[in-house]
Parts: sequence; structure tokens; C-alpha cells
Amino acid sequence: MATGHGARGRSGGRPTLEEVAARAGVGRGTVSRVINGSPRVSEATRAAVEAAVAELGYVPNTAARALAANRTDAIALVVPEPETRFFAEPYFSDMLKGVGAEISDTEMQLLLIFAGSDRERRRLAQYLAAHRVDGVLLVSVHADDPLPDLLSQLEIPAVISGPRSAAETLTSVDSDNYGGGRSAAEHLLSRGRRKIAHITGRLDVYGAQRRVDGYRDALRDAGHEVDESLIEPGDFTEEGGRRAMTRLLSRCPDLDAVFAGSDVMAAGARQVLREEGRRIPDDVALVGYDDSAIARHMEPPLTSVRQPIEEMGRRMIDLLLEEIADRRPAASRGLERRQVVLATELEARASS
Amino acid sequence: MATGHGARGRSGGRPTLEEVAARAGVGRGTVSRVINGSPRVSEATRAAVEAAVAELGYVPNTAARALAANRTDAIALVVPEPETRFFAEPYFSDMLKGVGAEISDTEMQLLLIFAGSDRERRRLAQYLAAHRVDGVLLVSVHADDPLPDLLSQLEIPAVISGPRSAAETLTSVDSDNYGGGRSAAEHLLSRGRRKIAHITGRLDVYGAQRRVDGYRDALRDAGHEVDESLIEPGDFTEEGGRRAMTRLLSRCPDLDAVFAGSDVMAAGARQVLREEGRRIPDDVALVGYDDSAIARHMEPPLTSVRQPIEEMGRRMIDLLLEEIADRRPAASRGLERRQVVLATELEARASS
DNA sequence: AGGTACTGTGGGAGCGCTCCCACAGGTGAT
DNA sequence: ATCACCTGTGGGAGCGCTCCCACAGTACCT
Repeated sequence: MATGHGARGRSGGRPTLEEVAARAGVGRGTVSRVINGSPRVSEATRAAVEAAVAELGYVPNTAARALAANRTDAIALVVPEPETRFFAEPYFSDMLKGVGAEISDTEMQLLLIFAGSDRERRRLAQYLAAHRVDGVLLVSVHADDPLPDLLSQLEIPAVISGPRSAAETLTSVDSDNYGGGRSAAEHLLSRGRRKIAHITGRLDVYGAQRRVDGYRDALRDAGHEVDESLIEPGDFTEEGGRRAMTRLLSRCPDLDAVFAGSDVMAAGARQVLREEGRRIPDDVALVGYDDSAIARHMEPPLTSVRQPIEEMGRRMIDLLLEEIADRRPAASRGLERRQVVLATELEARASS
Repeated sequence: MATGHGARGRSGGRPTLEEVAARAGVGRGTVSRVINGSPRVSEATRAAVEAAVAELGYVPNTAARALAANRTDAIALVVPEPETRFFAEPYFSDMLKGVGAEISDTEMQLLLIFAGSDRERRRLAQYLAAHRVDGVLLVSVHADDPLPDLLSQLEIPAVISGPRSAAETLTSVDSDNYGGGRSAAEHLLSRGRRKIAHITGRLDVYGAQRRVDGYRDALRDAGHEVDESLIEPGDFTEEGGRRAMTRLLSRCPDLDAVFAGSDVMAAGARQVLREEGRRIPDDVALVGYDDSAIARHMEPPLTSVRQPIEEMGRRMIDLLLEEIADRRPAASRGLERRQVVLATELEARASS
């Protein structure tokens, strides 16, 4: 019978558990135990099985395992953005680096899924409904995104980077956006600047709001009034940075500093400042956010708030793996809402 | 028994084929036929099954399907490079865009796998041995890479972008690197340049060699001798472009044009030219390759050879899906070696 | 009337695992 | 000697599909 199976195999006769068992002279269960690293196997048996595995070049069939054990050993990194943004923003590549590094210590497989268009989102919903992954990492989620709710409804473990609001129910990892915004403003104040403008990120991103909060509180705590006309919403893009800067200059020609909610927006702002003949930092000091490659290569080099993005990626994986392992009758889960917040650091350069 | 199964389900009772069948009052096989779009089902039955599927919110279990049908409905895009390069070079993002667009018309799932380090490569080998994908897309492969051989040994359908050599056995899609190199050189000649240097890509990449061949032949055919000291190997990176340009200038201070094997290298070359006080294009004309965003944003805008990279991605998927569908006793395969070559186009800008 | 050839359908027999129960054999307390 | 309780092991019973054989029903030829 064992030979029957082997001969019938459709794909060039890959060895099965059963064949390994026969070869090692043990039962199927024992081989399974060895493969899965169970401690309940004697040393001698383990060695025999391992020899058989090596001789036959046995590799477990993932589909069979997934079916029997009801798990996939895969997790998805879901990016609810079009590919374009993913490649344009260093945020994602750093995140992916951290995630990749951490997950490579495990047997888990990482899938990268873009869900920018409506069509892609529908596919993603199908995909999740089919339980094709054990867990989901969600990055860059907007306030009104239904994805997190779908996830908890399907009872799929998930970790979000950048909570949607202060009341986020999902486990989350974030950097200290409030502190980052605050340190940017404090830095500019300490350099003697007084008319400090702020180009915000998309305000439906919670982190962008928090940066504004930090900026506001820093000014206020230093005894300044917050001039709302110095706050201009942006959208994280270079073009958005240009537009915001243009508006700010026409509204408040005497500003002496700009805190941009991202390096990319700072790059856009810089172009406009140049075109208008403002010198950086002499006339206008400029501070960005992310401390990406752009910041280091800008002329002059851009002061920027660094988020430990790789570290965030690593923490997200850790938390997600815990959630997956913890999976138990829903009742005992979710008691402690888990939120990790990592510190940011301001990197001072010539632009301020 | 049917209820027994359902009640025992571990994951919140997702409906099974069997349950859908019961609901629709048909047999298991019939539901399977409907799900898989077989034409051998009557209209009435099909409608009944579809209703049952909708009512129960049935989603097929991929693991069970994979096990029974011995396919995974997934293909991998394997990048034998560290993540860093993947994000640094627009080549990959364009490719991914084409691939993503084309595959989104299908039920196939795309996995992105990096295999830069030795460790990652070992994992990849395991992964492929486990037959976790139906096919593989291979981009940016070096001449001595063992991956393609592993793939054919495992009989996994694969398409390579950029053949490893003229004798590539795998199905391949490529742009006309020879023609591209040729057109760059011809363009510079037509602009009256005579001392045309070439910074090559990594010469273990076949396409980079072909560009050199095209460059050489263009000069020769125009009646010029090829001055080998004007050819300097690069490595596709900005830093490599800088280094190569520095060497070229010290060796041949009177060169009047540079053809760089990639836009990124052209950017590096441009920096050096600037530092040395050479004006572009007045003193030295510069031509890049890839026609990426860098080229358009450079100052002055960079003349560059455009490869239809998205199109290449699309063709790769088409070919791969054919190979997967064609899968039959190895004998009848591989008779016709399939190689698609797409035309390039020179985009002339102010740098030349 | 019998034969042949369809179309549409039901359901058995797997696919290669994991889970878990059963059980042998050892060890130590009673 | 009896019982309890370990450790290590074998193998049955699934997991939810697909594949394919069998067969009912209809249609159209001889």
C-alpha cells in the first residue's frame, strides 16, 4: 500500500510521511513528532527518522499540513495603498526590512498584499474569508478603513501599525508621534524661531494628528499662541508639500520655520522655498519627519525626526506571533488591549 | 454525518462543500463543478448551487483544494537580491506593477520572495522543494546562479526575465538590450560626439553584456574604432557610477559623452562630472538606461533608453500561466525554447 | 426493439498530513 | 503483588476538497 501511494504520486513521486516511516521502521505518528520537534521521542528513534528524512529528501506537504492542522504558517503584510506609494515611501521598505528580518527566524511565510483599488480590496476580503493566512499585519490604515473590523469579525489575529484612533481595539505598534511632533517644534523654538509653520500629513491618519498635537502643545507650553493659519494640511506627497508651502507663504510671508510631517513633503516645500528665494536655514529653517534617505541627501541636509520603523516591524511580528500562538476560545482574548509605542529621535542637520 | 462535520469545525464553522450540497439539494460533485466553472451542469442546478453558496457565504478551502488537486494557485516572484536593491531600483517596482496588473485577472496569488542572503536562498530551496507554488518568475539572475537549474530539476514551471546567456534554456522575456545599447551610441554619434565612454552594468548580467555589444557595434559600424579604455565596468549602483566616472575622467580627460548602463549609474556619473566642472551637455553628453523617474527629474533631464518593463512583467505572467496550464509529461515540453524580446526606445532629453 | 452516445448527476476513494486514543513496558509507591 | 502513572509508540479517523467511475435519463440512429 505504501508503495502504491508513492507510485501514484502525480508530481514525480515526492516521498510522504508514510514512506519515511516505513524506511525508518517506525509509525507515521512518530515521524510526525520528529518533524514537528515534539520532545516525546527517544533519541535513537529521532536519529533513525532524521536519517530516513535525509535519505529520501523528504519535505512536508504544506497543503496536507494546513488541511489537517487548520493553519497555514503564513502571514500577510497588507498594504492598503497602491503599489506606487509603497515604492515611493521609504517607510514601507524599512518596515518590510524589519518584518522580514524577524520572520526569517521562524517557519512562517510572509505574503505581501496590496489593496489599493476597490477591486483589490474585494479580492482581499475573499482572501481573508478563505483563511489563507494565520495572521495579518496592517500598515498605513486610515481612520475609516473597514479592514480592521473585517479582521476581528473573522477572528483573524492582526496587528496594526499606527492605530486608527486613541480607541484602537486591535493590537498596535506605533512610534511616539506626539513626542516626535513635539520635539520638532521644541527644536525649532530652541533655535530661536518664532513663526513656525506646520505642514501636516493626511489628517485621517491618526499619527499625523498626533504630530499636530505635539507641535501645538510644544508651542503652547513655551508660552506661545498657536497661530492656526500656520498649520496647513498636506497629504504625505511631494506635490502636496509644494502646494501647502505655496499657500503658507502667501498667507504668512514672514514665517521663519517649517515643520513638515514627512521628508517627502519637506522636499516639496524646499523646492517652493528655493523658487521664492528663501534661503535654508538662514531665512527659513526646515524640519522633516521619517529621517529617510531623502533627508540625508537633501541640500542642505534635512533635520528630521527618526522613527524606529524597522524596530516597529520587528515588534509587530513578535506580537502577531504571540497572538497566533495564544489563539484560544475568544473569551479569554482581548482582555488586555496591547499597544506598543516606540520613542522617536530628532536628528539635527544643517537645514535648521 | 454532514452535521457532525460542521459542528466539529475548529474555526467558527465555515461552511464546507458538503453543506452547500445539502442546502442546494445536490451532490458534492455537482457543487464542485459549479465552483470550478465546469460547463457540464444544467442551468437550473447551477442557479440553485449559487444561491446556496451565497446564503451560506461559502468560500472554498484552499488547503483542501491544493491537497486534492495537487496545485496551489500561487506563483512566486523571486528576487535574488536583498530588499534594499529591490526598493532602490525602479526596475523592480515597474516589473511588479506589470506582473500585478496581469495576475489580478486570474485567481492566482502572487508571492514576493527575496533571496539575497545565503540563508534566504537555502530557505527558498526548501520552499521550492515543498512545491508551494505552481510556478516561478525569476528576475535579475546572474550568470552563475544555480536557481534556474534547481527549478528545472524540480520540474517547476518558470519564466526568467533577462536570460543568463544566449543559451538560456528557461522560457525568457527580455528587452532588446543589444538594440538599446546600439541606439544610445548611435544617438550620441548623431549629436556629433566622438569620444563616447560607456559605464557598463554588472557584466555577469547578460543584458549588461548585450548593451556593451550594441555600443561596440554602433561605433564600429559608424567607422570608428572602439577604444577599450573608454569602457569602464560599473555595478548598477550610484556609487559604482561615481567610481567608474572618476576612473574614466582620469584615464580619458577629453571624453565628450558618457553612456551609462542605468539611470542610477548616470546619476552617480553626473555628480562626478559636476564636481569636475564639466557641463552637461555642453562639455559631456550623458545618456542613461531605464528611463526611470530619476531620468525625468535629473538636472538637466536625462536622455535614456526606455525598456518596456511593465510590459515585460505582463508577458512573463502570460507565458508562465501557459506553462502551468501546459504541464504534461515532460517529453512534449521544452521542444520550442521560448524567448520573447521586446523593443526599447530612446527618449532624448536635454542631457545629450 | 435494440444499440450507441450523449448530458447531468451522485458519491467513493483518495490527497498527505495532524490529532488523539490506545496500549506496551518501565518505574516507584503502597 | 497491586495500583498508579509515567514515557514512547502505532495507527485510526478525520480535515475538505478533486477526480473519476457509475449510472439514470434522454435522444437519435439503425
